[in-house]
Amino acid sequence: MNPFLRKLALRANLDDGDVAALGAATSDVAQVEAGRDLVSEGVRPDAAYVILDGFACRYKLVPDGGRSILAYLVPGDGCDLHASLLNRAIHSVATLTPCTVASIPYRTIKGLAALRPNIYRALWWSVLVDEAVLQEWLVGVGRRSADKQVAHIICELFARLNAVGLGLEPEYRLPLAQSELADTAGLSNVHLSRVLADLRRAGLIESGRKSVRVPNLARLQEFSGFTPDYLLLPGRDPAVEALGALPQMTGQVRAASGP
Amino acid sequence: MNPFLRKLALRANLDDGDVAALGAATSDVAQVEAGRDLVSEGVRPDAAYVILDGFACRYKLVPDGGRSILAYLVPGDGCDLHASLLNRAIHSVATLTPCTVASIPYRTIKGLAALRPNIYRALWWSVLVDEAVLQEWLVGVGRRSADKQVAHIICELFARLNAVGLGLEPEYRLPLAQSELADTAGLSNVHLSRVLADLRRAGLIESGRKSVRVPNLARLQEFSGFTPDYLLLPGRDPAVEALGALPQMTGQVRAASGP
DNA sequence: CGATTATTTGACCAGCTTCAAACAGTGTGG
DNA sequence: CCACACTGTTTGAAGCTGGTCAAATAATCG
Repeated sequence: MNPFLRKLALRANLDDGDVAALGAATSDVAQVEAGRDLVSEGVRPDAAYVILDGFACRYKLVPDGGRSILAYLVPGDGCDLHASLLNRAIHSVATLTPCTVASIPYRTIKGLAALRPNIYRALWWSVLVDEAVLQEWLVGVGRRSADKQVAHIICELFARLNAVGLGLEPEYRLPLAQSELADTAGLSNVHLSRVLADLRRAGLIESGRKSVRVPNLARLQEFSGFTPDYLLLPGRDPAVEALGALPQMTGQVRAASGP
Repeated sequence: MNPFLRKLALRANLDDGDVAALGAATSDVAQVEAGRDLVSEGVRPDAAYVILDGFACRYKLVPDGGRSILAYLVPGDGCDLHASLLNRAIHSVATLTPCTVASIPYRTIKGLAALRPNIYRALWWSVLVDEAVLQEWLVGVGRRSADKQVAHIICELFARLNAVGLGLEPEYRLPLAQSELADTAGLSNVHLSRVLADLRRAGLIESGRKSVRVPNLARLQEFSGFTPDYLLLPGRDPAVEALGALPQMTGQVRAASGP
């Protein structure tokens, strides 16, 4: 069971047919080296991608040459499965580490969406989560101090990794470079280095070249004020309705896909 | 034809039945005074709302008492039509001016979505636009100077108003207070006042109490580097696929609603 | 008119950026 | 295996941007 399946299973009950269909859809797998664009802003991608292993990010370049990271993609995350509507990517996606990537032709997504209401629901759910994460980042950049914001981002990544059963063992490490965190938090590399030094001094993290380790996640969460509510994770999260009540906007699709 | 219809018509071809159904759905109209919450974070709303006249915003309160504005809602915009999945609002929505608001019970939305594929598609499209706008704001807060960022936000609002045929006549005025722009841009009220003074001195805007006027939109766009690409407006925007190609993820829904 | 809300202005300071240089790992070719 | 280049991180110094505090001004409302 790959991380993509595990992620979708958080949002909807997948039956054997769903699992088989998703397994087939993600069977076209490739290794991609670190630092490669999977999708380039302005270009029409020919397929959607799902990260099965490694880290990637969505980003935009700004006129002065800077980069703004809009989201991290961890194993299980897809890039723009829903954006098949668009003619042209409105942001780029790049690998941050070597990645195992499955590519899924748009027509396969279309087929899954039409025939597999559970999958369909889970995909749209993940769009809502993406939006909630963006909102939280916007709050962070605007209103949190640099150290708390960086800590918050790190906590969020661990919460998301945890949700797909990754990232916690053996040593709570993220393979992120400082320049990546800087482009996420809207800080300069130099200042981000100082912020990490402060967090290190406070014993909240350990960091090295392209690596951030969290010896005590609970302490970092407390420091940053992180709560996982907005990630809409099931079970632990009171915002999420019981799964049985989900089909609201898709009732007719379910009926249509019946025998 | 109300602004909600006009907005949805940007995304999909609405037939007579669609228009009639939307008209009926938005017939429960109320006047709401300025500064009232339509939706409160943490509370389950009992209906979705559509702004027919006036300005509103989505916001979150942060622990230190500050407010972070996450989106502006202009006539035609709905608040969280898609969020009927959630048990509990993850942000609040408040009116900024007196508003005319239609409330739509969730089951009506469900019905429209199931029976009216054109409407369904248009609603999801607007979710993608919301996400694109959030991304652009995140870039702005992180990487744009205060004056350009504020100018960019103003340009965006005019572009969105323009798309539903509003806001340009008679005098290119927005009813925004400085504290609202400050909470959007992540700036203090004091500094925002100085930023507006700079823009005023440069002849790019005129501003008064709860009012920002733009005498020459093209100049402000040039100053801020604004391009409307990310708003995914049809026609003028090469990112948007021909409407006929839209049904991708909803093909089965269309079939289900047929005769 | 007085009370309230919105905006402006000034003074001072903190946080962050920029520039510049040093430093430390990592990989590469001789 | 070492020398060299390269990338990523650290550190210092100087300066700008924007925050905070405080008070003045202006518009709106009752």
